[in-house]
Amino acid sequence: MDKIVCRVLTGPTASGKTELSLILAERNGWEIACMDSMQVYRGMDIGTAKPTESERKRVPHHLLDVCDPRDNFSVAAYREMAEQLIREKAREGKELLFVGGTGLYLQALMHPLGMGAVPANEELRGELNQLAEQPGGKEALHQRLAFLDPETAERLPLNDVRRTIRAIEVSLATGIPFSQQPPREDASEFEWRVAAMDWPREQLYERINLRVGQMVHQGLAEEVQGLLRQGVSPKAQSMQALGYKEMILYLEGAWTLEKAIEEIQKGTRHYAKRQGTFLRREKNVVYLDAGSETLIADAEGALCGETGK
RNA sequence: GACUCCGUGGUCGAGAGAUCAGGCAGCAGACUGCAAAUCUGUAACACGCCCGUUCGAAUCGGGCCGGAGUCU
Repeated sequence: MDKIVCRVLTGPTASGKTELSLILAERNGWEIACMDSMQVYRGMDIGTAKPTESERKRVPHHLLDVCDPRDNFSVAAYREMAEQLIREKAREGKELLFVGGTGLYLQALMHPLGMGAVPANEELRGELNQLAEQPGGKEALHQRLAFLDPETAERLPLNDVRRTIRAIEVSLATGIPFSQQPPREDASEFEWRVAAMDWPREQLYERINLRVGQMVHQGLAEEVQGLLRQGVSPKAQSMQALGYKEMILYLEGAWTLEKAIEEIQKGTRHYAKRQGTFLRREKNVVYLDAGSETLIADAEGALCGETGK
């Protein structure tokens, strides 16, 4: 049986993915699936540059607004929902285009996580996080990992509390050191074709700066305030998103609007840089010159072209 | 006009005779169920200009330029 083909359009923030995705989907009769860790939250529209109502009318979109901003979403949940969607659409005879810049989500789709079997243990995390807060706590935490898995302990910096905790969590749950866990699988039961938007760094940074300004004009502050009024905690995972955490500081009076804008721009630039670094690990990605006249044709070539089966 | 203070790499900012604090930006990287998150590494080889003191000055002295302030 032939593998189901899954197409992906990725690239850094503000690279023009949404616009291109709509054109591609319309021309080829595809439906769009969001591959963005923040567009999944309801009510976070302006700050995540979520496709608008009218854009969603042009092409059916999936996996948007699937989580309440008061709850925490996760890669694991994403992968499950995405796989279910892929199968469902395949049955209907529809083809999907995944669009988004969250590299980890792409990785989770293409290489089902080797240790997907170990779910988050919130109590343990809370406990260990508390430990890390105390004076000398990081050292203690690190030692705890060194006891369970010296190899990983040596690899992780003392300050990388998050990964240290995860390594402890997995080692404890499976009884096997984190470093001995099965490696990520390369195989996926689907066939993936990935294209990535590519801009010269300077141009991308300009686009980012511009877009952040636009978001603020469109009412980002009001959007954030509305979410807080609905009872979304400023500490919520959703509120750690770029544009949101900074606006919260502005609304609290800690920052001027100007300062908030600058910080969002800076953070977004950093983020774009990290996206590039992360994507580079993925082989078989076709990079598209985003400023090219022939962008649409290039993208179709990358996504539709014959690929060996 | 007199007096005081200040002038450090893209930027903010320590240093007060001989070895370039640090922050930010920039650049590079990591990443296995929080990822728009989290973490790590790093260049420049700079001290307003001129003259001097000194084995040796960004650091001391003099002059000049520029900025801030006090005074008649």
